[in-house]
Amino acid sequence: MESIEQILSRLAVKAVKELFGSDTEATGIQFQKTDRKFEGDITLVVFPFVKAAKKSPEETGRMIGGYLQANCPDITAFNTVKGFLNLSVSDAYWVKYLDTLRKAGEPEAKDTKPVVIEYSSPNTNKPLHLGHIRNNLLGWSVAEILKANGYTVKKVNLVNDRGVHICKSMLAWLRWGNGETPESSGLKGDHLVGKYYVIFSNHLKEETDKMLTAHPGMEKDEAERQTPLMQEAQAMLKKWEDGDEEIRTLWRKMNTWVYAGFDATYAKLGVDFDKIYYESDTYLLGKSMVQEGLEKGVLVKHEDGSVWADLRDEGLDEKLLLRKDGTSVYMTQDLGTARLRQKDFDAQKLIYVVGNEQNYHFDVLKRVLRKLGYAWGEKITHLSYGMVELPEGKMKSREGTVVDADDLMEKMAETARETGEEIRAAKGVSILDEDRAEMDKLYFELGMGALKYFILKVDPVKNMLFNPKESIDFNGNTGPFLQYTHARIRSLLRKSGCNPDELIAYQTEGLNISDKEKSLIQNLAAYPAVLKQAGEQFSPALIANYLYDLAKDFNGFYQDTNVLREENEQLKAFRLALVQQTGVTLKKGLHLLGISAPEKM
RNA sequence: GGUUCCGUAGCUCAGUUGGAUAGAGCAACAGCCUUCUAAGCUGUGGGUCGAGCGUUCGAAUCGCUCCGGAAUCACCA
Repeated sequence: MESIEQILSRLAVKAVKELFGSDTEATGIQFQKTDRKFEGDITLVVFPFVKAAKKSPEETGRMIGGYLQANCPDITAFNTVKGFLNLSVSDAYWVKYLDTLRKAGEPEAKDTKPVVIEYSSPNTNKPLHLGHIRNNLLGWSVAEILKANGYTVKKVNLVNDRGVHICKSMLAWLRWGNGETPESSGLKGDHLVGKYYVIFSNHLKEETDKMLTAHPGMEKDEAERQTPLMQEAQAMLKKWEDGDEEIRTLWRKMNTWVYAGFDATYAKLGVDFDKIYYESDTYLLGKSMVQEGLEKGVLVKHEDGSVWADLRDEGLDEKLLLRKDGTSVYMTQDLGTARLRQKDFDAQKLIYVVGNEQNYHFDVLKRVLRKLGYAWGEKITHLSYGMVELPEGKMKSREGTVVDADDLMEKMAETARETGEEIRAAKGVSILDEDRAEMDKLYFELGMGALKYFILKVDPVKNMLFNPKESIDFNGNTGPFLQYTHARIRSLLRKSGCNPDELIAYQTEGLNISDKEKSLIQNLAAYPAVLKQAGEQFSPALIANYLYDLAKDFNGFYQDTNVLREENEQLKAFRLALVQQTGVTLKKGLHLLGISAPEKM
């Protein structure tokens, strides 16, 4: 069934041609949902035709409106305000349209090369924090949105399991750890290793201060580099790269602890991966690429032996690719990983979900790949997102202001429980012992719903603010509001006596429906367009804000319509179908955000 | 200093390829639970869309110039 917009676009082109003798494209006809304040369902903007009509905007609108009404039986009335032609569409159209919406299938799978999306990319020296949460939620959600748009998607993680930062934790553990393990300490593995990273940092600071008092006037960075502790960490990294067995064994042991910790956090967050890359497996490939580049003469070697990409003629600087001691840097590893990934998947697009602090890094990465002659480097898209800030500014591990991912998730579930129990107490509902486990699950899902929605509803490019003291809300424009609306819809369907999962049949003729119902149908119809746009812009925020509008619109409808008590059986069936379709759309959308859609709450 | 991004109500955020009197939530105030879930609904107050200039029938949206904030320009990752 053609949508009313399609029909009217076609007719409007003819109208403009016949009335004013001017040619237009159907795509040039703009429609919008009629503003609540005016009479009508959809609005045609007539300003573009005023010139050709040589009439006032109102008169132009009236003429087009008259033409449309005469030629389209579904237009029952129209009015013009300034250059806006408000059209009323027949009840019959909306009633039928909902029916086609419900029966519409999913977008067809595109038979193309996969889209590879990297997200999370943790370092193995400390546990995940709030910034990682934004990253993980974004990456997972964008992957699901792309899938829903018909793409084949591969989710990958790149673990930064090597580098001087890991050596710092290892060193501190050797020196001050007394053989502590996750089992002996009761700490999650990633937290345990993170603890030693902090211990290292504290000792490093002490030594740096000492160095500075001993050598007044020395640069702080230089002082830090010269501390015995830092020298040792660097030496350890060199040993690691040389394959020293003792170091490698310790490294494997501590990484195993960390992975167990990460897995638990990922499971709680509800994110997963199709493939995990480790930098320890790819940095050598990166080094060999640099070697090739050197042989081809596109990279340069300095006198001290370090290797660089010279990007000065492109308006950038020189970029280090290998240190003078021959060890690799971040960029070197990323070159290798990118190449390996391209080989593994032959992707049509390589998406990297990485914070905007690394915009420059990805700019350089693409340029270096180009320099090295890898055409597929152009497929790389950096999905850059803004920082999560605290009221006092950026999170700083040294100042202990980092919001830990595990702590935050636990706190969310607790707050959900407190809120829920308050509500239940107010309603006088008691919880039976046998419901206890179910309630635990629900409160966890609501806590996560609140957290996920809070983060995903914000446009990814923007920095966002998180205030731990005013913990995330459960009322208003929130995840739990959407979850609540879904639960209420499902409950309503169950109580109506119909199978909530079976398509409710209704007669498509002879029903009178309200403006709220028409508005709701229009909102539901917009879902595919929103989904498409969210896929193009990599923006779960579009889905989130759409769902809120939808749920709010539904609540308005639900509030003043006694669906279950309607006496006209056919009208009741139609309304239930509308309720059902809202529930289906809500659930689909919530899934894209990784938010559960509870049956009851 | 160079480059990139951001600036909308007291606070947190929406605002579609440029369209009507710029919208939500939180916070404040006033109503609505003997009837389908009140984590809800309805209403009130709250705005120089950072500033200015330009393009346009029409600008929060596009362009230019400023102002403010952030990130980055590391032999860290």
